[in-house]
Amino acid sequence: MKRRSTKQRETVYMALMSLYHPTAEEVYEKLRAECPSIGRATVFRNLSVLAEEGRAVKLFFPDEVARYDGNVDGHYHFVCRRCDAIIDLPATQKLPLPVSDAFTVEQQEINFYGLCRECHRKIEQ
Amino acid sequence: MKRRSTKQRETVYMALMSLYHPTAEEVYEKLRAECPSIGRATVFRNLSVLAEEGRAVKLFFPDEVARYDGNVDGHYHFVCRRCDAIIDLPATQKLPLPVSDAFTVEQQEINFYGLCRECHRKIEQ
DNA sequence: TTGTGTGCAAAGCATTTGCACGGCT
DNA sequence: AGCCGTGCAAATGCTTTGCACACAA
Repeated sequence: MKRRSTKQRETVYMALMSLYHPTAEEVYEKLRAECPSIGRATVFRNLSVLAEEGRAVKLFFPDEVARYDGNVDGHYHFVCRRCDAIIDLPATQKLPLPVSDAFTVEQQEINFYGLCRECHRKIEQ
Repeated sequence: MKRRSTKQRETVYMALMSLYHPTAEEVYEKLRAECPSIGRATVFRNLSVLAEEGRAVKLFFPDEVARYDGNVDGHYHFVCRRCDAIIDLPATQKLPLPVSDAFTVEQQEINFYGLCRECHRKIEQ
């Protein structure tokens, strides 16, 4: 099955790049402004295609909603356990990929969890 | 709100410890054998409590179902992108926790993605 | 006794799917 | 012309919630 290039897919990509770890719903909301006829399912489908093509990364964090990252360069994420805020961190170090008979590693993901400043302050009180 | 210790909670914990990264549903299925009257919601609620208490870790991977890990010692995970198999890896290295004004880090999580041997073989063909 | 925990069923929500139509190629 | 992509709405499936009753403290 060869893949066609469509206006919708590129529009989804543009919206993704202009947002910070958006959910599919957030991408959809943004697009409705410029392309009111777009369907929610199209956004889900295209984000999925972009991830498959390596143009986006699908993120899974505790807020139970899939998020997408248009920045595919390896970098870390910090996630606040209270408000679910996500902050990009530069990758200061790359771990050696584990080698094993049981699997072949292609990517690594490093996340840090804790409290963002705002939530830290709120909990202190 | 003080928390009570209940038979169900400890039973959920025992089941969690005897399974490998189970979903809430898998814990529930296992429990029905020894405690038929337990409710699905009780399992979800107690897994959530266990995670909150630090007796379990909630995992989020691409198969879109929350999984729980009774092994709370820091270790890495390998996840197969094709069949979603999860394999524990010993933590060979701990990264220095990033320090910033914007947040306080409490935990780190390191995941590797790729293909397990089985899926690697299937894709070759 | 008091209020948290439980069981059940219904509700909630993010995501996927079926289908007919539209539009690349 | 052939067929992939889209839009819409319905379906799916995991998880949460409301409520009355059970039970730990």
